Amino acid sequence: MAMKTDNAAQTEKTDRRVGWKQAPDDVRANILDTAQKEFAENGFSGARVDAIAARTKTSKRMLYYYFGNKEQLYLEVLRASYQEVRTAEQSLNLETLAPDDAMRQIVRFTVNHHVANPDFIRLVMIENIHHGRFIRQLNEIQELNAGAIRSLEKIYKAGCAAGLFRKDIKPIDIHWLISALAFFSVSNQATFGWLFEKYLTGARADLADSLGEDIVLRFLANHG
Amino acid sequence: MAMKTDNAAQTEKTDRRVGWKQAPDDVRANILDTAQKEFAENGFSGARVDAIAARTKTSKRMLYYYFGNKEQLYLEVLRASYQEVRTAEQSLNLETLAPDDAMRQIVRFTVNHHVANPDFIRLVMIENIHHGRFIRQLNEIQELNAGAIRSLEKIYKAGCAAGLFRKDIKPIDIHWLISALAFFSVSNQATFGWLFEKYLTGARADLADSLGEDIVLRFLANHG
Amino acid sequence: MAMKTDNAAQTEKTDRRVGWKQAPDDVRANILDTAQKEFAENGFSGARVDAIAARTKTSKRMLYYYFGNKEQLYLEVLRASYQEVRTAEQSLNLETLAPDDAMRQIVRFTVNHHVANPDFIRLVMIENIHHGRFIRQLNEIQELNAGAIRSLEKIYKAGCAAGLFRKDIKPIDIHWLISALAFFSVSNQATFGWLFEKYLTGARADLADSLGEDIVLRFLANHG
Amino acid sequence: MAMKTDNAAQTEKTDRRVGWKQAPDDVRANILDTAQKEFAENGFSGARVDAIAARTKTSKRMLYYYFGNKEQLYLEVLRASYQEVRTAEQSLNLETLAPDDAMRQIVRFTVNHHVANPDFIRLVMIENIHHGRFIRQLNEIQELNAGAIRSLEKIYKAGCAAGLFRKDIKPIDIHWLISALAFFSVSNQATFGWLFEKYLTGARADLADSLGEDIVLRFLANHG
DNA sequence: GATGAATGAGTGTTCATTCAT
DNA sequence: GATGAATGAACACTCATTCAT
Repeated sequence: MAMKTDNAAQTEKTDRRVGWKQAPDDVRANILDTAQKEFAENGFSGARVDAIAARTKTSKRMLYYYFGNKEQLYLEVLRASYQEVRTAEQSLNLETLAPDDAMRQIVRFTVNHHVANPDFIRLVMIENIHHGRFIRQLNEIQELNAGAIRSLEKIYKAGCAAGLFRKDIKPIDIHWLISALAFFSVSNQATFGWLFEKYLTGARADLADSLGEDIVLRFLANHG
Repeated sequence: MAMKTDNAAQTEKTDRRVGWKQAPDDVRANILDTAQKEFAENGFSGARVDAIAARTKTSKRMLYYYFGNKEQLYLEVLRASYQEVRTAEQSLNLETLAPDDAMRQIVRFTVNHHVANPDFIRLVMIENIHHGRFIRQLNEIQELNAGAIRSLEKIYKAGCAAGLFRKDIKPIDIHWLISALAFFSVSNQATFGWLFEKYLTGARADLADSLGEDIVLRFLANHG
Repeated sequence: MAMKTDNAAQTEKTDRRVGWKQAPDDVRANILDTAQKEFAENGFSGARVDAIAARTKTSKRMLYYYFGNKEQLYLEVLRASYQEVRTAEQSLNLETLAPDDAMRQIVRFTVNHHVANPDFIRLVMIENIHHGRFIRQLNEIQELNAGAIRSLEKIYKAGCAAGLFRKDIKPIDIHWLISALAFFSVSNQATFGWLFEKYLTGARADLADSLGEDIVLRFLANHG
Repeated sequence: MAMKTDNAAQTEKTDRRVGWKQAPDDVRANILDTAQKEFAENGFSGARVDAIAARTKTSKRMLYYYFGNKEQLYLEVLRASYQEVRTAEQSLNLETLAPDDAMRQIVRFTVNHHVANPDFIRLVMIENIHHGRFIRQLNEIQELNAGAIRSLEKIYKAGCAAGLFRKDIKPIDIHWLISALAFFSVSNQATFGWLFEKYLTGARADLADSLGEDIVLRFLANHG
């Protein structure tokens, strides 16, 4: 709890954007929340500033007062969305688990998280459609993600030491695989689900869940 | 093979738009080509009809004459893009290969194709952002994709019979995995590449290439 | 029959417009018929040349070939519509009737005709909205209508001579009254019918029918 | 009377557009006024939003800001036009007059009003060309018009009681007759005036004025 | 801080008309 | 005579953004 408060305080500090007024927390959170939905649903160009303002507790004028313009608002939404994922990731307590169980746990968490946060997935898709033009302006995000790799590396090395995992893999590739599986299961649900609906039973995500663990563990397994 | 070629040719002829004037082949192809770039680059709402028209041999007016409106044009672009992938896929001659080599070949082809056709990947992302609202209007695409599954199933069964593959897997899941890996390596290159640039050497896609084969084969492998 | 043929032949002769090709009778009639519906339904600016052409047996090009442009086509439609009314009017054989019966007959005919030809009424409304700008170009229409007044005058004078009608009325005013009643009952049906629907039983036109005769005869009646 | 004034005032306040921003009174009146002219002159499809905006104190953008779209603007014009007529009608003080004089007064007022407000007549014609599609959306107009009938009925009954009027007439028919005469004299002036110009002396409306009273009174007269 | 009013540059779409064959 | 293809000028409508108060 104390830690959480600290994080929040820290966030608040680093969060002050240059040139624009800092909104009171609740107003700001309300705007960001509404904007996230609009941007995630319609993309950057498809999103309407009016639509965001209309669903907000405050007025359109305030939106500009606090965030400057549409692009800055989008940037803040993106930043907040990434921060939320990594923060959640860090709350996982994997250190007491066996390496293979820890790995399974990470896969399960990632899939579950993505499934539970389709708006985040959509924002990442949107970013990629924009060639990452916006995310490149958010330096702290890079550092944030480095933590995920370090954490994974620790588990991987423990698994290698225990003879559970093969030794020729780079941690980034494990992360890449987990990301691909978890991401794709949400990002492409609409097209994949429809194109192959007669082959699919139940929601695609559920399937990908256990499937994902299986795929990752077999990829890592050391067949001495 | 001869039959397949015939089918393809026939499809090309009968597959034309209903309700709108038939454009001469070169004008039509020119418009579709230009439109694909614009839609892939900017999404449906971000794409500008004016921009498409400007880069075309004909005028904006003609664009409406042949395609009716922005949405119909987008639909044709989507249809053509999907058709191109599956048509290319069918040109693979896998029947003379050993099941595991055939499988590797499919992975390699899929990754290469996606890497070579980022606009297609972008269009699929865009479709997913629109919850597949447009693709649902293209029924023939569904059937087109069923062929990919049947082809994969044949190889998988041969691999099982040869004792190479484990027997508890559904062909759709193999397809799902290959799609996820190939797709993600292109779709998320901008964000993943930037977030983890210090961990990555060379283009992400190259890595994913051999990595993809490895992941798929280990997933399928039968460890007696 | 012979007379009708004669009329048709005459029509054909006077009908040749300046500067534009004469269409074969059936094609011309087909175009005019279709155009009348479109113009009557949508007005001059609301009518679509494409819509007319689409519902015609021939193509849009032919429409321009025969009629020159939208305005000329409208003019021909207007001319044909007026001609049809007056032609029908002339087929009435009133000379054997008593003056008051003849007058009733005229009212009845006019109302019935207008009710049966709402498209004509609509075209006249449209003309009035255009301040009669088009009809002013059709000189022969003026002469056509003079006949109606002369015919009415004959009956009126006979009625006066017979002591049935008061003597201080101008024939044009009788014509005006009959026109007003018959016209209004059709032209304003939509608004009047809706504004006073709870006061009206049955179709307005039926009511106006007998009502019309009553109004006109009382207006003319000579109360010794 | 006091109550009526109150109602009118209240109506004015509560009668405003739903769903669209409330325009300051002068801007709103200015737009409606300009729009009325354009719509009356050119019909719904013929009217140009640009033309309206150009003649307004504000911009085209504001027109959309306040009225939403062309159709809504047209509806407001229609509503305002009808309201104006009936409001004027209610200002007539007929209760002190003899029934036949009151009736003459109504005819005279109606004709004069229509002659003085040709734009209103044109809007009603336009409505009828549209089959009353727009007016059907203005429910309060129906109630507004019921008042006219009730007022007429009172006078008619008084006339019957006084032995001046015949007793077999429905008030709606009197209203219909007056409307037909007054309306037609304005609505069809262009066509009627031109077709019969050599029979007409002076403006048609002047003629119809006294003529109208004569027609109505003779229709009502009780020839004991 | 907060609100309604205002704006210019665009955005998809349509229309009557004409041209090449 | 007849057809499909082509066109430019409009047309209704929208959007992110700013101003006056």
